[in-house]
Amino acid sequence: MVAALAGVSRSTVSRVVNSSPKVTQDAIVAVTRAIEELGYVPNRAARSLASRRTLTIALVIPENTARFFADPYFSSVIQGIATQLSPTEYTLTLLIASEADPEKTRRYLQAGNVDGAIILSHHTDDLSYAQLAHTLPIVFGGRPTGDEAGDAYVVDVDNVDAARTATQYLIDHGRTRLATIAGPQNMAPGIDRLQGWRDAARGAGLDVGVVEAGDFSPAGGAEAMRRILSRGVAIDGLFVASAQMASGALTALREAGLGVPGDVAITTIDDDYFSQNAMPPLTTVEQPTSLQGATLADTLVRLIAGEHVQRVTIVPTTLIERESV
Amino acid sequence: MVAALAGVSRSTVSRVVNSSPKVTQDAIVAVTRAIEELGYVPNRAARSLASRRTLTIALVIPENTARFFADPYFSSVIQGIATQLSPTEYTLTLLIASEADPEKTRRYLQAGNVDGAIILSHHTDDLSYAQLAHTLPIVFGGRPTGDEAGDAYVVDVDNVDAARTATQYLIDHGRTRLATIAGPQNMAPGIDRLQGWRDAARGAGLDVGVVEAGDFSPAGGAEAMRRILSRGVAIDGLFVASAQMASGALTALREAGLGVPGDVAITTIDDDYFSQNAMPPLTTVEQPTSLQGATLADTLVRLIAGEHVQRVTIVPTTLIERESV
DNA sequence: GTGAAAGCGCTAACAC
DNA sequence: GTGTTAGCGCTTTCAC
Repeated sequence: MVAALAGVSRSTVSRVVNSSPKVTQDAIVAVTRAIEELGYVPNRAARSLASRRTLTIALVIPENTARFFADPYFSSVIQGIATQLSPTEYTLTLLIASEADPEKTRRYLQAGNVDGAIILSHHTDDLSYAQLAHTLPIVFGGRPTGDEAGDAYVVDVDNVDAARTATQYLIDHGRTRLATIAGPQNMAPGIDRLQGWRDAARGAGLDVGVVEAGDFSPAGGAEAMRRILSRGVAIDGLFVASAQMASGALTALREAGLGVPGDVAITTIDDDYFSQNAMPPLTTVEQPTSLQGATLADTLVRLIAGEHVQRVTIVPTTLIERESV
Repeated sequence: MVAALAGVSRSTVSRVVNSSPKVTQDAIVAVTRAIEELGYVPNRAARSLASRRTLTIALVIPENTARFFADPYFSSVIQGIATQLSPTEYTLTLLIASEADPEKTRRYLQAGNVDGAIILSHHTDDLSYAQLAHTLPIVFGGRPTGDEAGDAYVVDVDNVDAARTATQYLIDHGRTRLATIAGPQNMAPGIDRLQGWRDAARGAGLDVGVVEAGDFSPAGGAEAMRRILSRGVAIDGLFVASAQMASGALTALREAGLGVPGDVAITTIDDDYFSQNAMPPLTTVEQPTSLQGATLADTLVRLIAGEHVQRVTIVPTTLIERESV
């Protein structure tokens, strides 16, 4: 094998491969060349078995979340993770956590199949994974709701702030009769964005009574919009907790013969196809999804390496002005 | 360990775990109970090393394709794959194939890190993986273009037929001055869908001269539409090679003051958010993306198991009539 | 700094 | 049908 060609022992080859500091330059060169020549690639399983590391990171997506898979948000976060991991020696394993048998996923993670996990969470019950964090390095994408979440590693956007910014933008542009289409109130982003809307509206002394929740989907947004309209309360400003819902809301407004931004100004969150290609294009608060993915991966890799990393990383959001206000 | 508790040898435990046929019912029961009691989970790396199987399947996404990640198509296919694999013992590993260093991915696959691979392809150069197929079980999602593709395992939709169906629908509804917004002509779906449009139009004795290509994105669709309009040729029927491009085309038509379907009838491909929520909702040919993913996974698993599977599987498409014709 | 030897936890012949 | 015996291909003490 390589050792023979390089004229050293297998141990030395191993040292070179793992870039141990205690190897002569000569040995490094010889081994490197031998590796090159033989096209040698170390066997993962053997390394894993001997070193008791798997060099594998799990990306856990709760099944209910997987249904939201069409959400560009996930695709983009995943892309960020995969890209960040690509130059490292870690491999990404996709795990769709079955709701029917949550233990299966937990066992898999517990069993030492991976060195760490990224949990892309959306729902309250993702908390169940928080306990795992005592056994295994885990980083959450999006704050998990619940009590034990306090000491979890999290990469998130400041949803309260994002919503506040979007709402304030409406207020700053003279809108005074506000409404919001909130997200599901059992998901952190849903809760936080409603909070942000309330903060801004209250801060301006406005009524915060006109609230309807949707499920983050276009259809849910349309339905919520119709419920708001059927209240018979005239509104002139609307904050929608996601661009997908906003696109549905636009449909409902159009049905009702209301113009945007003429009759109702709209701001939302997410800079995706939905906000970019809506009619009119939507003023929105962008969350850097791909960066969030990269940060998740980076945080986890450092965590596994035993480095000290901060528990909560907030990636910055940006207001993008378009034509819906 | 388990063997002791069950009162058998480690071999027997192994046999039970791998559901070998040559074990007594008694032994199975005893071992199963012992496993349960001890919460034993076999170590993947060790199994892998000893059995020379990795129980891992790679999902390879070319980097240029990854940019299209926001495309609901991919999310949905991936979901289908992951869901299909979930109850099996296989694990899915996500590989973003770097364009800068394509060898890296190839080496990874060659090195025996996986038992097989699914290549989600979009581009001509994915062909480079076709050679790998001699070494490793590989299934392509979407026909890879190129010469060597002949003997590859492929799960695809019949894009020619889908386009033909969509175009014929326009013709059957009395449209005679047709145009098409084609996809990129270096991708199989782009090529095939243009072919299908030509087939149908020629079959009806219509002109096939009005063709503009886009990049499958809404923006690309809008630009292509504007180019068509600027030709000054009056059209009354348009087939767009993807719903995303169609949504862009709608924007351009609206700008030009043309009504759909009044002035121009439109059909497209993909039953996704874009076709469902366009104004008006688009008549489209649906490709069963999630099923395609599941079929990809199933095909690969069988291939790895040494079963005989057909080289090309075509998943069925369905015409969905909506309001754009 | 380097080699020798001892496993990592499992599967797979091989005898029984 | 079951136990025994060898490894799978690496990393890692431990001497040197």
